Amino acid sequence: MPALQPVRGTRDILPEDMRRFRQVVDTAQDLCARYGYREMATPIFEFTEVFSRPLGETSDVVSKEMYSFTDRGGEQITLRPEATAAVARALLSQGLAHELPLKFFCHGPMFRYDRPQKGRWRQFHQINVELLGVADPLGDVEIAALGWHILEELGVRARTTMELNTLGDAESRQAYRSVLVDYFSDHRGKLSQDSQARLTRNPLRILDSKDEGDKEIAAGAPALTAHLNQASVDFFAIVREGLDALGIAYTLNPYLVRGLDYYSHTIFEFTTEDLGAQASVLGGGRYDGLIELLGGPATPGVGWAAGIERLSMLMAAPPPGPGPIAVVPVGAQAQLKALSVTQDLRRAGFAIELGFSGNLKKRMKRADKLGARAAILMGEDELAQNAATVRDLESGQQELVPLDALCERLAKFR
RNA sequence: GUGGCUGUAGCUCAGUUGGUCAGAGCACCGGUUUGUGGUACCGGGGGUCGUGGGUUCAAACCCCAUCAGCCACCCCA
Repeated sequence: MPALQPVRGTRDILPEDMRRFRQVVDTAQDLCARYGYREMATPIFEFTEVFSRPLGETSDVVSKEMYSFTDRGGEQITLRPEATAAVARALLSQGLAHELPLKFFCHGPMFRYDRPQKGRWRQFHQINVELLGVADPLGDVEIAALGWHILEELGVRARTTMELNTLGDAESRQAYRSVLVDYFSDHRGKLSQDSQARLTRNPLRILDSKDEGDKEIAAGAPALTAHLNQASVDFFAIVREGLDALGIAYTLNPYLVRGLDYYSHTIFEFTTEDLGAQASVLGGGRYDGLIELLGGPATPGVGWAAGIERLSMLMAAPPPGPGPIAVVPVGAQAQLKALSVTQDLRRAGFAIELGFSGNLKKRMKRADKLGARAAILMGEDELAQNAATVRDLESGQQELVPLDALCERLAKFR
């Protein structure tokens, strides 16, 4: 252990940050429920195959970003770099392929051995939604609408742009891929180093290159739209009609490509300019071939993932909840009584702070720092009358309240 | 994995060409007020100047390495 510091690319989430984090998850969960997406969870590690097969051996994630290790039993294990493949595996493991369609929501940590940067960590957190067993393009529309809705509810939608594209079905994608490889191979010498590597790994990515030279060459590349078969064209038309009908604005980006092999048809990404190089906030699409790649029956699927940290960075912190009520015993004799009063009030639903030590002054300071709205003072005088002094910390007014009337009198501070 | 910038108290930062340079504000703790918080005043604790080497009579300040952060590439959430 080099020092008392978190492992590179990981971080602690302290209560102040956790409020945003919580807000993202709670909002997503609430809206997902409205759309019929039920929460589930998969383990955070799987057999390496679960990811390497569907994502593609040549994908960046599999070839260089996975946290993999051999466990004590000799199994090849990988900390999940994404959720979709794991959810698909769960579908097969649990025999759920007979209960389609299914709608799932899940959230949790993901792991990728990337170089850390603003908005990019080695352990990060995502919310995910998956719609399984629906081949209809209206499924794509619902999935996108859910993402849009969540961003809207979090107050960040206006800071994003929805980019949309289609890769066509497997047949169209294969055809286009070979045309593209032919075209770029003719210009191989003029391509950037990165793009020359992409030529074999993921030629579609060259279209999305930021290199100026690549951009020029890409501009002359054959367009995907010309190589879509009729079924793919029709499919995409319905997706767009659906989005239009819902008033969901998007920008068609023919160069939008996703890094994972399993995508087909609709792909989309909500991007922002406010997170530096990490533009993508929420991204996904259709993955009709994924389940088959894992050895299951041909099963259509659509879904997306969104980065909780990235969303957190874009949104305003939710307002803090109401402060607690502080119980303040005065003198040793009042300790036990204060303890039991505290417990009674907590059982009655109040948020109560009872300090562990300190004199009256220290306890009052502490109560103030915690944002307490009221203090309940209990000393000899109060004990003698079986009562407590309730002080409103905002107005400074206080009054003697019999213990059995405490709950009633505190109602306004709840 | 590649390139660039940065690294001084919990936080935000000062620190002049290497020679009382280890500081400020905020935060924290205590006191003024031994049954009463927020304000004010007074006082206090806390840093082997990221780490390890080197140069020098002398290094927070120069050199090298390493770790970490940031920015970009790459990739994606």
